[in-house]
Amino acid sequence: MDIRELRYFTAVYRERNLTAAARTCFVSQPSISTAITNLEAELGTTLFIRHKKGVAPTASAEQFHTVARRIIDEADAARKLFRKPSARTTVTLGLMRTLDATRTIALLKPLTARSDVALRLVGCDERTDARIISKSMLRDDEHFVPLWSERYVAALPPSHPLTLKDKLSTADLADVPMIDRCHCEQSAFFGRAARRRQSAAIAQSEDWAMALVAAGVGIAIVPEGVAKGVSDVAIRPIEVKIKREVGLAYRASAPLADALKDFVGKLQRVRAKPRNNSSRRHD
Amino acid sequence: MDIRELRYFTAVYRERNLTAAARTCFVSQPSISTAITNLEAELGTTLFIRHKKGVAPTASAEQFHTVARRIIDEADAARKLFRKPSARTTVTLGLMRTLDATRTIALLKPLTARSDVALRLVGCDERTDARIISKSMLRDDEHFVPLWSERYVAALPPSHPLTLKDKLSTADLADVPMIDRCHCEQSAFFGRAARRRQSAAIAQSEDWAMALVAAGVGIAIVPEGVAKGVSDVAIRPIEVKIKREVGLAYRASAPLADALKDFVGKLQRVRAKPRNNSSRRHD
DNA sequence: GATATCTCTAGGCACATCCTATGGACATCC
DNA sequence: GGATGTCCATAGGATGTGCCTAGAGATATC
Repeated sequence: MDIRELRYFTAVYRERNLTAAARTCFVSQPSISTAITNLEAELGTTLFIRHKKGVAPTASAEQFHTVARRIIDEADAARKLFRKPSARTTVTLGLMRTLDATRTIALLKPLTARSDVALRLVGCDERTDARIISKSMLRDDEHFVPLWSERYVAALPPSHPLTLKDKLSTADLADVPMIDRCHCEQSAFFGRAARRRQSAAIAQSEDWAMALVAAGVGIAIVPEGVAKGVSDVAIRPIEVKIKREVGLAYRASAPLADALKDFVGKLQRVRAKPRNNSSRRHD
Repeated sequence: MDIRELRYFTAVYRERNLTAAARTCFVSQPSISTAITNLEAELGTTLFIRHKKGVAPTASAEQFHTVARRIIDEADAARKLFRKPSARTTVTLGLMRTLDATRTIALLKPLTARSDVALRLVGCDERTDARIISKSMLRDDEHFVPLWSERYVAALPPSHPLTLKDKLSTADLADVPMIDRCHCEQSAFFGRAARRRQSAAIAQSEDWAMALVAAGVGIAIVPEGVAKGVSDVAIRPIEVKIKREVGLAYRASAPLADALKDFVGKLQRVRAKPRNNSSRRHD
C-alpha cells in the first residue's frame, strides 16, 4: 500500500467508475484496475462491486475511504511544509455554477498542488484565465478541452409516485410541479416546456434545488453529477436524452500562464482518446 | 514522496546514522542515502546535516518527523483495518532491561505488523521463544544474531564539573558519587570498581537511573542508546572502552515459530556483512 | 600506518508500473 | 438486429525506479 494506490482508490470511490477515475488520475484504465485489485488483496477485503455500468463501493470502501482521504491530505500537507508562498502567479478560473464540487476540486488538484500558483475561483461570467463550462456556453474565441459529458436526470422526492417508473417521459412531467434552476445553462431549452406552466419554485443554486426536491416541493431536472451525492433524493433517467459536455475553455488569443499551459497539456494528453494518430508522451 | 521514503526518514531520524537506519529498514545504505536526498529535494529543505560520524537532524527534520510519524502510523492502521485477529500465534520475546525502547520497538516492527502474530514482551529471564540480549548473557544452547553494538558512556548532570572534560578516565570517577544500576548485565564488571566505595544510589531501571543523574545525585555508566534520548543529562565517553553487543538469541534445540524464523532470516540477511561469500536474496 | 566508521557516487540488474491492444458483457441507438 | 458505445479484465511489451555491489574519500581510533 502506498500513497499512489490510495489516490487511485479515492478517485474510483469518487467517480464510481474505473475509466473515469483513470482520467482524473492521468493514467490508463488498466493501471487503476490493477491498483485496486492489489489494494483489495493487501487489505483482504473487497472494496468495489464491479458491475457492467461502473463499480459500487462496499461498506469496507466507505470505511477505508475516510482513512485514505486523511492520509493523502496529510501527505499533501507535509509536502508543502517548507514551501514558501513566494512568487505566486494568480490563476483565475471561472466555474459554471452547476458543477459537482467534489469532482471539480479533485480535477483541479494538479493546480492547487503547485506552490507557485494561487488559484482563484470565480463565476464564469467574470474576467478569467480559463473557465470550466458546458460546451454550449463556449464563446467564439475560446478553445475547448473536453473533460466529461454527463446526462441530465430527474431528481424527485423519494416518496413521489413517479419513482415507481424506471424512466420519465415528458408526458409524465406535464402536470407535475417543477423546480426551475435559474442559473442553468440549458435554461433556454427547458424554458420552452417550463413556460407552459407555473414552476413550483425557482432555485438560486443547485444545493437549494436539491433541498427543495428533498423537501417534496417538486421535481428538478439536473446534471447527473449534481444529484449523485445528495441523500433523500431519488434519481430517474429522462426519456429525452439531454447531455452537456463539460470542459475547460480558454481564450485562443491571449497567452496562457505556464501553470495553466501545463494543466491543459495534461488534460489533452489523457482525455483526447487517440483515434488514428496517437499523440503520446514526450511530444 | 511516498510512505517508503517516510519510513526511511524516520529510521534515519531515530538512528542519527544512515548505515544503522539502512539496517533497521533491511536495505542497503545507498538506498537510504538517495531516498533522503530525494525527500530533501522534494521538500525544498535540508533534513540532515551530514558529518563524518553520522548525521544530525535539522529543525526542519524535527518538524517533519511528527507529521511523517503520523502518516506512517495511519497507513499501518489502515492496512490492518480489515484483518481479523484470527488464529494468532503468540511469540514471547524476552528483552533485557537496558534496551533503548524506541530503537527496539522499531526493530520489532516486522513482527508487530504481522496479523498472525501476537507479540508478548517479557523479562529476559522468563520462558521465551527468543531474547534480545547482550552477547555476554548468551547461554550455551543459544544461537546469537547480532543487531548492533554500543559503547558504554558516562551520563552526568549537565552542571557537573566533569562535563568540562571531553573524556572521563577511571581516575576521574574515583571519588565521585556513582549511581549503580542493579539490573546491568555488566554489573560483574562494574562491580569490582564500585565495590570500593559506597554508591550514591541503586537504580531499579534505566529511567530511574537517568532521572537520578538529571537530579544531580551522581554519575551513571550506561549504554549509549539509553542516554541518547534523555534531556538534562550530559554524555561523555569513558576512557575504558566497554562495549556490549546486542543481538537476538534463540535456543538452537527448540523449533522456531514461522514468524520468528522469517524475522531471524531477515536479520541475518542484512546484518551479517558478507565478507568473502555473499549470502544474498533468494537463497 | 592500519583499521573502522560513515557517506556518497557509479554501474548494473530486476521488478514494478505503465502503456497499448484486445476481449467479453451489457446497454443503447438507428 | 446489427452497429456502436461503455465498462472492466487480461496479456504482452516498454520504461523507469529502487536496490544492490563495489569502491572512493574523509575522518576518527588504535
